[in-house]
Amino acid sequence: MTSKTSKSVGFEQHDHDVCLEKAIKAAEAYCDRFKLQFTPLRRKVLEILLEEHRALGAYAILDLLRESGLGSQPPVAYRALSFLVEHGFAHKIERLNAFVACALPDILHSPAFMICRKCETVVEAQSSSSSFDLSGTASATGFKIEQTTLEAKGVCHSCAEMA
Amino acid sequence: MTSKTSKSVGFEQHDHDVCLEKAIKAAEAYCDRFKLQFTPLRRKVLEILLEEHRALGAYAILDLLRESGLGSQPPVAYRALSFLVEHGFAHKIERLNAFVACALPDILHSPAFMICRKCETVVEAQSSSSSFDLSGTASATGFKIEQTTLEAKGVCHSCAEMA
DNA sequence: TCTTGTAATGTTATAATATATCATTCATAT
DNA sequence: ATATGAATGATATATTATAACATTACAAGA
Repeated sequence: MTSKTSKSVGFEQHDHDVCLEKAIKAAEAYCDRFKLQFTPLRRKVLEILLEEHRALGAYAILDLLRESGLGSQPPVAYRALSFLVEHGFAHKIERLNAFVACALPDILHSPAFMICRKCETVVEAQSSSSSFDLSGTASATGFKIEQTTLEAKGVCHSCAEMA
Repeated sequence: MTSKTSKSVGFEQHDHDVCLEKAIKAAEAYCDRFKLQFTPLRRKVLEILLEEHRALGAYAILDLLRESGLGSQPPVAYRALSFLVEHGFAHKIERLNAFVACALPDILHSPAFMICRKCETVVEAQSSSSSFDLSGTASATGFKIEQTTLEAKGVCHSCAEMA
């Protein structure tokens, strides 16, 4: 590894600068393509989320926004977050009432998460929507799934080892 | 059908009195077996949840509790709910910050839900925990899943037909 | 029976999360 | 340049949830 900064994500180290920059570039390109406004505020919120690889509450994000002089009232954070979530740059973790940057920005996916209750790390996993066929109940009853939430709480490998 | 009252659950009619009574009896028996206190308050909250086959917020439940003269402050409702959730008599729907009675009280299960965004009906489906193997990510990384949240938002058959 | 420990409930206050509303600014396209 | 809609600023408030401490109920042992 030749990174300046490296953080553990899940259990692996990675070049965080590269990871952050790549995600920002991807978002930029996507917004360009679909004529969305990737404003300084929205960019900053995404950067904040990318900086940590864990879920941040809206008010924690708001505090960080304040520090950088970009907005200070709840709606500012919530609007930016809902933009990011709507376009797949971030996800909401319902169990935590918190938000994470998308870890799979290139791939069309329904997100799925593993949340370590010890270190609070949130790891995004790929999930096919078919993995959520609910034992056939959905198709059997004619329910039309539009969006799924899959969140697993547990203990990650490194936390398990410590104990 | 020979029921006095019948409500639609998902898309099917069912004998609601029987269903309610059966669930209460099951909870009673379970509490008996494990020396848990199925107090009037807890019973009432479970009855409230069983009465509706949809998710109720804690404050909606609290209003109904108040009407029946059993407690009137938030902690009262939240405590009863956390007891019911802890022992599997009810579940929390994270996406809605709301609670539903368990529809599969006899079966050990990780709950999964289909939530109609039009009629707000919540249908519980059986889900094997293996359906949440997250494309192998969990096992690959050594993450130990303890609890899963599976919630699908969409449109139920009857609401889809109306449109 | 007493008393003592524990669980449940009552009560007050407040924390944490989220949105409605209206004013203002900014970007863009004609 | 100017009209239009999108984004942000700002104030207020709604909604969801818990902390902390007091009181009551109840079962088990002295």
